[in-house]
Amino acid sequence: MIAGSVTWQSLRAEALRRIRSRIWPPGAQIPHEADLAEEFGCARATVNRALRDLAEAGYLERRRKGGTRVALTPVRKATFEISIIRQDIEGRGQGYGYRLLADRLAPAPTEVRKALRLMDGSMSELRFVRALHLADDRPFCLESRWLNPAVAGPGLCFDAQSANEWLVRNIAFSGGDLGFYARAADRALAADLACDEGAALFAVDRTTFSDTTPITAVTLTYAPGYRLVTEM
Amino acid sequence: MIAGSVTWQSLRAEALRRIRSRIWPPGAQIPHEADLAEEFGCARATVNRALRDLAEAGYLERRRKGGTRVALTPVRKATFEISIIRQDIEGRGQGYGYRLLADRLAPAPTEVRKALRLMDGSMSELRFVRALHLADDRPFCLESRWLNPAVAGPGLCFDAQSANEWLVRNIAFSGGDLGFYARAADRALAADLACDEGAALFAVDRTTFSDTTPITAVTLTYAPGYRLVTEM
DNA sequence: TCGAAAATTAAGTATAGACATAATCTGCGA
DNA sequence: TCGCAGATTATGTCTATACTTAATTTTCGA
Repeated sequence: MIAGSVTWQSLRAEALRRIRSRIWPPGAQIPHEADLAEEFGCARATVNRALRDLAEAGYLERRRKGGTRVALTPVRKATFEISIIRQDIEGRGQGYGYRLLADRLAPAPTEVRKALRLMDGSMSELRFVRALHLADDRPFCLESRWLNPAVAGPGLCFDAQSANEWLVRNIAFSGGDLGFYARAADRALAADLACDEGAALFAVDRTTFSDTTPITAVTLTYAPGYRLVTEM
Repeated sequence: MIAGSVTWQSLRAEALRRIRSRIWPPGAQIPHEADLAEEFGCARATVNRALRDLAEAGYLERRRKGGTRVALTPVRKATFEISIIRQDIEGRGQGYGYRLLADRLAPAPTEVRKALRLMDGSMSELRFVRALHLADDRPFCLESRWLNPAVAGPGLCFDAQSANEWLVRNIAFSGGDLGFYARAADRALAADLACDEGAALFAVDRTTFSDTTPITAVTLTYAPGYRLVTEM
């Protein structure tokens, strides 16, 4: 039961309590919105708001006509933010530095073309940009990027502003893929990131699209010791 | 303008179009809910639903009385699911195997106690579990875990079912911290994961709580080649 | 001029009622 | 028995209205 006035948050909390305490066990059907509204003495819309929120969070599964049931395996979702690297560094209280290492048109490797869904042979060459982000003058992250030249034409210069920052600020992207992995530093990476050859490095591959237009495929390789952290 | 009946999704789409096309530029204040409701010929609640959704997605910032403004740096959020490792492996179409390597009470290292907020000296010993998850009989992931013995007492046996699976299925956790990083395989890791010493390994640290009760702190270290993938 | 109190404002939430939509279930006919 | 049409049902959504809450702005007194 809920004391006092019923808000959708209090109703959500009570529903979560019933799920956790197994009053509503995994897989079980829970009462209809109308019944719950009556039980708690509130409008159905309020119940709907609470249950919808729990469904979004993965605790419940809802289907029209089928009713609402407790998720069998509560899939916990972790979210983290894709920010501008400069802000990431400055947020740690460190000084930001940036160095452009390469910027040229070149034929992209097959796996990059595949990730960007450019297998039809269009756009034979992509713009390749390599840049280093520094924190307190020490290498922090190496950005290795393939760009759709139709989106970031040759008039655009990445000498002062990184492609990362320009893209986040100016291109509306609608979706993409993300991959996290560990890689060993080869000779070139070790030189750029000022670490030992063979060092274990954290890396992120990211492909972005705006609608169906391929925008960019980037690999961010971080200097040793980097941790990507988030809360659940 | 929106053709036909106005749903909160169509309104959301139109608002997003205005943000992307810079009709509503970054940082700018957008019209009030009441004004938009009038413009689109719908109820304010419908506008609220659409704008609230865009705010949750990071496109807008809303404050009571302050109104709604377009986010200066659209923070993109990626979400991924925390699943049972067995399901992860089976989802790849591989056969799942499991081997318990260690299970004992032991004093936990300081950093583990700190992560679990056990710095007051209570619970001098925690339950330590080490287990290997195999995919098609090859090492896939090493689970190295500290457990609150009050939650997973000695009566509970992890010979057949991994602590990972038992916890996901039986413990309601409310929150925790997550960290991703790369680490080099030391001699012990190399032996367990059947890889070369010094290999770059992807690892995840996870701390979980139920309310304020510490549940577990785990490190999952994956065999070489593992990629954590998700979509945006 | 300064600062606190009061007024104002825009989002947040609750409600009753209505209709839409997708599943599911029922019953009929072949 | 099978399959499809139609009835049923639970969630999804929209509306109009009212009230709440947080924050800003204005006002007014010291």
